[in-house]
Amino acid sequence: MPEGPSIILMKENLQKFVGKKVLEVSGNAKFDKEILEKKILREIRTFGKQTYLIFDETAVRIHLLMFGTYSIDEQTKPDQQLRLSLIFKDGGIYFYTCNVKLADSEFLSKIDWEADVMSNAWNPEKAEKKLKTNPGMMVCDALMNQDIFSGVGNIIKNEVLFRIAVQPESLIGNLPSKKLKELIAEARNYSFDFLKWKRDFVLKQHWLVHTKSTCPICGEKLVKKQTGLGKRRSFYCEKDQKLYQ
DNA sequence: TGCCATGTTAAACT
DNA sequence: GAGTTTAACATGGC
Repeated sequence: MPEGPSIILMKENLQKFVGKKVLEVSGNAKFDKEILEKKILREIRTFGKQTYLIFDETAVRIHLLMFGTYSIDEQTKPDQQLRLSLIFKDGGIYFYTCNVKLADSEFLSKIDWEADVMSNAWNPEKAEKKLKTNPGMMVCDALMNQDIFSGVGNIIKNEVLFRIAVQPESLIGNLPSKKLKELIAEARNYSFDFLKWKRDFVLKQHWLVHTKSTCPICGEKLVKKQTGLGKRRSFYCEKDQKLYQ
């Protein structure tokens, strides 16, 4: 579920509750849930993999982490797994196994919305500046860095690096300027392809390297390796993706 | 059955 | 204290 584009889809699905009053709150989330009762859901905002349900004096921050899910109008999992539910007059929202907490307006004001690859506010020049201050960072870590490419996850990382023919362990500082710009452009481009394919339930069939075993260009066996500080799996072709080291 | 994974944070180390 | 590593969370698919 939870890379940036999937969160955009979640926001779309929850949109029908905006402007509606919360009648009932439950779930095992550890905060005072009563304060949400009778409040009107004013807006839903996303930042990368995070979702904010904005109310008048407070906001709820939802992060699905690795396994989080949600359902609309019907509770589809047992109470034990229900982290938070908001019941409205005509239905409700149910979040399961995710991270939920309250966020105040000060917290929201500190978010760098221009770092969100899915946002209209996305600022590629700013991303370039951030990258240039980290020349020793591996490209695989850079793409996964939520302060630079908020919303990018491991799948997007692998597919972007294949598209721009760069080996995941390449160092940011060693990429030619043109490649660095491609990296930034494709992080956003691929995220929107991801969104389109996910919407049509055809995402997986468009994966070129992620979880794959052979290179779609040359047919050689792909390398599967834990890379970078995050030690997340990378799938790449040694022939078709250049290592800038 | 056991392992692993679209993620992040906090604790426990050095 | 800084920097690094490990553990924890928790579920579904293979």
